[in-house]
Parts: sequence; C-alpha cells; structure tokens
Amino acid sequence: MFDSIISSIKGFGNFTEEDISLFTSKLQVINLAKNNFLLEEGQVCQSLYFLYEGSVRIYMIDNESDEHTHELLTANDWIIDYESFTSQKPSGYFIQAFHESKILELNVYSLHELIKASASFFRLGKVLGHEFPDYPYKNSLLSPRERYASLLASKPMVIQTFPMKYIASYLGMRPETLSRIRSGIRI
Amino acid sequence: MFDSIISSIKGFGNFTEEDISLFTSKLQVINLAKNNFLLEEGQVCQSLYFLYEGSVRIYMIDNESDEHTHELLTANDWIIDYESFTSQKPSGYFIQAFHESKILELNVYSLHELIKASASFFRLGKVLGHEFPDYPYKNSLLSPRERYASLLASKPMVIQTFPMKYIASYLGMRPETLSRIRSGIRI
DNA sequence: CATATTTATTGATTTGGATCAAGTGCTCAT
DNA sequence: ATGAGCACTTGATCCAAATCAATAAATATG
Repeated sequence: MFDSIISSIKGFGNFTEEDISLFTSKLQVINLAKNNFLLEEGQVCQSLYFLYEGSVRIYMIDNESDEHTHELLTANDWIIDYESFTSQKPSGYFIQAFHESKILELNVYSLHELIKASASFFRLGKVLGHEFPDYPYKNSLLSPRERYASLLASKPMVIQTFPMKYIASYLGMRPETLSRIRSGIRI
Repeated sequence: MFDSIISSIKGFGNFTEEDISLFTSKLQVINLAKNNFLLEEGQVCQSLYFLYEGSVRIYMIDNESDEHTHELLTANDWIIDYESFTSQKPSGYFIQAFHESKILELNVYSLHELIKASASFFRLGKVLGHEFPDYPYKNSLLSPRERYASLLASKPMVIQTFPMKYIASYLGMRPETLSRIRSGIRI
C-alpha cells in the first residue's frame, strides 16, 4: 500500500527507517469515486496528496464559464494546490477524480509535526512546489506540435489515460488542433 | 536611505523596532552602473536585492541567441532569481541594470541569521517567491492587447521606464504588434 | 436495447499576430 | 557636429491555429 509513496519520498532526501514509519503513520487513505472532488474552488488546500491509484484532473473555470485543465495526474503523482497550500488562501481550482482513485493524504499539521521530528522532511513541501511549475506546457515558448511531442515523451500515461479534449485544454490548444496534430497532418 | 525597504518589508509581517534595525544592519549597498550585471547566467543567486533607485531587467538567452525579457523592475521592487536562490543552483538568467541603479543586498547567510533571530523573517523569502510568479503576462490566457492593458493598469512605471522592444518581449509579442496596439489600431 | 448526448475527426474559412520590408527619427560615439 | 547604427512605426503578406460546420463514433441514460 505504502510502497509507492515511500519510494517517491526517498527521492527527496535521506530518510531513516524511523522517519519512514513516522511518515506512514500520519497518512490517511481516501477512496475517491469517479467525478468526486478532492478540492473545490474557494476551499483552502489543507493537505498534500499522493495518487496511489486512478487518475485526477485539476482545472479552473474562467469568467466565460470555460474550463481550463491545469494538471492531469496519474498513479504515483503528487497532488497539491501549492499556492493555496502555502498561503492557506482559497483555491481557484477544482481537483476532481477522473477515474475512481485511491489517494494518500498528509495534512499540513502532520507535515509540521514531521518537520519538527526530522529535518529531512523540511524539503518535502518545498520540493513539491518545484515539481509543479505553473502551466508547464501551456506557457511555453513551444508550438502546439512541440508541446504535444513533449508531453508524449515525458508523460505518455497522461495521453493513454485522459480524453483528448482534456489533453488539448492542458496543452492550451483546441481539440480540433490536437486531432490534426495526432493524425500527422503536414504543417 | 532605508525608508523604502523598511516600508516594503513591513508589508510582509509584524516587525519590532529591534527586528528592523537588525535587518538594516545586514544590508549592503550596491551602486550598479548602467548595463552592468547583478547576476549572470551560470552564477548562483546568493542574495535578495531591493531596487532602491534606477531600473533593472532580467532576461534569458535561448538556443537561437534570442533574448527573452523575464522581468522589468523599477524603484521599490525586489529582485531575485527565486529558483536559483532557493535551490542554490546556477541561474539561467542575466540580471542587468538598465539605468544606473542603487540596490540594497541581503545575502542568504544574513537572511538565515535574521530567521534565527526573529520568526517574523521566516516568511520573507517565501513571500518573495509568491511575488514572482513565472511569466505573469506571457503565460496568461489573455490576448496581446489584454496583456498590454493589464501591464498598463498594474505597472505604468514599467511602460514609462523601458524601451518598447523590451516591453514587447516581456509581454510575449513582437515589437511591431506592440506598436500597433499602442497606436490604437482596430482589431 | 434504443436513443440521446458527448467526443473525435475532417473540411472550409477566418483571423490575429508573425514575418518581411521600407522609411523615419533617435542616440551615441567619434 | 556628423554619421552609423538602433528603435520605432507603418504597410503588405503569410501562416498556424481558431472558428464554424458537419458527420461519425463512442458512451451514457432511460
């Protein structure tokens, strides 16, 4: 159950066996049914989450009621609204299960306790912040075609897991454009 | 001399008179001549800076040797490569004086001493990170016209201080496009 | 199972901004 | 002061992606 989250945190620093068992003792298990929300707009993100199994989408809704997909997450990804979590201000995002998902939760109080108990946990929240640069694909200086190629190379699971309309939104293009890119139409 | 930086940090938390004088005792004064660099690509950002007087540009150079302006800073702005500062890894940016500038410097060691001395300083580095979202205008979902309007509304000094070619680069558009937007050409 | 709705594909057209190009006016260095 | 290069503007053209439109395929719902 905890194997995958343990290997994930080991990437963030050196942890003793005691650190690890303290860590796992703080975790809560969440079963999130398809389409249910882990966080809704206006709520404060109080926890770090680890997606053990399933798939999760983070999106916002703009003034014209259009959805913009911010993150598409699959097994072994961390889930957080880093901005809301660190500032403890209301989130602008919805975090929703796309498939039925099993999620491990570490709340902010537990994280503080871990940090008090072992300096190794200090970098955890910080490192996770760096794992989530805003709009990694959308913002970039890359063309739509290059953004898709980059996603395909770095996160093939995302493409296998989510519908094309969400992937298009995540990549900052229209579904028609993504469809044409995938069909290999010449420039 | 220190008035403006003192009012700036007061916005980040409650500081006692002792906090403030300890803080100012740690500051170094830098006079940076026009076109000189505060930081060059490959160097690690070791300090927080406060632009007391003058103007500073942060930019990167891409693989095609094209410059991309990342930040345009005027009096009373903080200056930092947050990513390099927190990770202590080499910066990808150049930080250069556009006009002759007076800058106050607080290095990372002094910041750590301040944090040890008073918990109020703990949020300083963190808050500054939030002051610098990556590419606030470039990334956005806004059109070039809207990005310019947004800059004009929120940072008119930037438009008065820097040449249009840098503003265009900062806003992620070509100088010709910015010129046309400013001339009020209909869509 | 049947039908309604959503998702994906494909085609035609439009369009915003880039690119290419030329001319004007500054600035800075000699 | 003078000339060489920048910076900015303006015009013409091009192009990638958006938009509009229609259909097919997949999925959900009664």
